[in-house]
Amino acid sequence: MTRPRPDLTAHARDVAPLLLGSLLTSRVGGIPVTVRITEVEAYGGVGQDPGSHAFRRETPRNATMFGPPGRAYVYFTYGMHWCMNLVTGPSGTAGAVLLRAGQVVAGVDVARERRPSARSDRDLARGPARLTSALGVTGECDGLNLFGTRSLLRLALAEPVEVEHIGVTARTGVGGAGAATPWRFYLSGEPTVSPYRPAAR
DNA sequence: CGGCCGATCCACT
DNA sequence: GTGGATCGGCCGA
Repeated sequence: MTRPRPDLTAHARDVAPLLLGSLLTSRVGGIPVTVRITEVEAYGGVGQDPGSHAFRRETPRNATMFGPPGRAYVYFTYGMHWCMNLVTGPSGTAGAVLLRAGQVVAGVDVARERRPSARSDRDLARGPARLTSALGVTGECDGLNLFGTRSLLRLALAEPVEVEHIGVTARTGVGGAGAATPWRFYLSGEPTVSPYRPAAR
């Protein structure tokens, strides 16, 4: 009996926990680097989720969130960092799951070169911008199909994790009304999960 | 480990 | 003009 493939047209909140334990492989730069996803956050659509880039309306930056599910939504923030999401929900609606942290399980040497400031291997992809850095993901990866056989970025879904091993909190750095939704999911006890920071005011 | 702070630039107001 | 879905260095405990 095979595992049912998650319905990527579902709401990001429902897809997000199913991504825990999945394997994301980047061939950017030629040498594959694979990360086992240990922490994610879900973001919703127009008028629904004040914490989401898509809350107000579609714009050039967030346009990928409104496209078909299964693609990468990559955005630039804080003047220097890239962050990567999996787009969810039907085309025309906005939804995405931010990949916040993971464990580098292949290509560790390449990841170390890209992340010279990492004090230990556990820090290589411990944080959303660290994860993209370790994988070599930049804005050029925005819109890539994560389930295409020839894609530079590929996501291989794992067996669903037992619910008792999944931690749930509010989202990191999301305050105001957006803090009401506990849409951060992580693998309990995993050392590669990033430290939780409540929203600043 | 926890707190503070500067970096650096782009999207949106 | 404002403020980020962040990070790393430095400090003190």
